[in-house]
Amino acid sequence: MAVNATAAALLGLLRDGAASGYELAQRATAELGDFWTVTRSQVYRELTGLADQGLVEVGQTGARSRREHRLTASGRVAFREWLAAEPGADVVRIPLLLRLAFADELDPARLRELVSTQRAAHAERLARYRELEAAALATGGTDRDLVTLRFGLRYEEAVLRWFDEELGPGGWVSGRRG
Amino acid sequence: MAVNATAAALLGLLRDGAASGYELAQRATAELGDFWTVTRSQVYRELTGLADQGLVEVGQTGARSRREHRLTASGRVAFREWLAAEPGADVVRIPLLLRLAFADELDPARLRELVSTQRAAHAERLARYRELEAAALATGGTDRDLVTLRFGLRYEEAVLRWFDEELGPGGWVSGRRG
DNA sequence: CAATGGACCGTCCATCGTGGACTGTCAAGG
DNA sequence: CCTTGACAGTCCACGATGGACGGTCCATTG
Repeated sequence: MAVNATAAALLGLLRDGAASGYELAQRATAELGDFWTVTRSQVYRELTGLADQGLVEVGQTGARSRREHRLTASGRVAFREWLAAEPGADVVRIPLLLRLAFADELDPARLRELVSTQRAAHAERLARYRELEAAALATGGTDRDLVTLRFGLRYEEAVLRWFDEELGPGGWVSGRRG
Repeated sequence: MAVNATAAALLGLLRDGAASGYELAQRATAELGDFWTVTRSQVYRELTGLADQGLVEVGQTGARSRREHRLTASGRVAFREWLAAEPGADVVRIPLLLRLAFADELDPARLRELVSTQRAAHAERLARYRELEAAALATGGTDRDLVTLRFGLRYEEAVLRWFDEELGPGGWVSGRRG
């Protein structure tokens, strides 16, 4: 019973208790959000497949068409199988870099604008992560709980450093050098 | 004439001269590869759309079914428009983090294995980037040419630091804590 | 009390992205 | 001459994204 990463993630989330598709989409956003996005459409499609394979059990339709999904025994097995499988490669797509690669044809003022907007977005994210880290530490979070968050922290720190070194004052975006 | 990022990238690549779809796919891999992947299927699909909109001109079919694509005047305009538009958000998908988020159900030995394999892959990438940087500097590359490469460098450096701080000896993957 | 806005729940669709299988053509070298 | 491999394009299945849409239930507030 091989499942793809997104389906496996749903199985993983279902360990915390049965849930509707809607609820699973929310859990996914809350718990995986920044390093593994899952859309609502995605959730329902995968859930259908998982049900077909008997990896989740679907309950009766309740109020507001709610259908509760429960992890089955074979679902748990499939989840563990996936967990031990080799993870795929990272996917990183940076629209700003694409523009920078072609920036020779872009008005310098507009370029500076784009850069500063993007930088601000990253700064905001970093601030958010720092708050989350502080909150987690305050409530006794372990390193184990913080690994993924720390990845985000390191990432945003690195990106900001890159902005300042390459695109900041003295960098080619603000003039002077070639 | 609004175009998506991938189509725009093709227009950008076509500034370097007319090309077949095959050739464009190669240019894309060589010049954008690591921060904006474009597959062959993608290239042909987008090229069809661009031709329909008159943004590229398709020449006669030559040897080996080769069809040369040329950037048109309106194609150039569309490219500039896209260039000045607001870039979308970064997409970052890290399969390893997904596993770490669920790692409580994974055999610790297997976990260490996964982590070390992934770390090695990143180390290799970093080494490659460093070589590219040295080569670029040696042949008189400007900061402008290096911006995107430097992004990759900062990224890989940060990721490796993260590996060593969070998952290395003393981190929860190798035992002791958490 | 009524109504109304907002959370909840699911469906559908268009478009984009990825990778592999497949067919065929031409050129170069053994 | 003939085989290998780069060149060139097609097709398909699947995964991912985001928006539009339809409906239901509940709490607040007018």
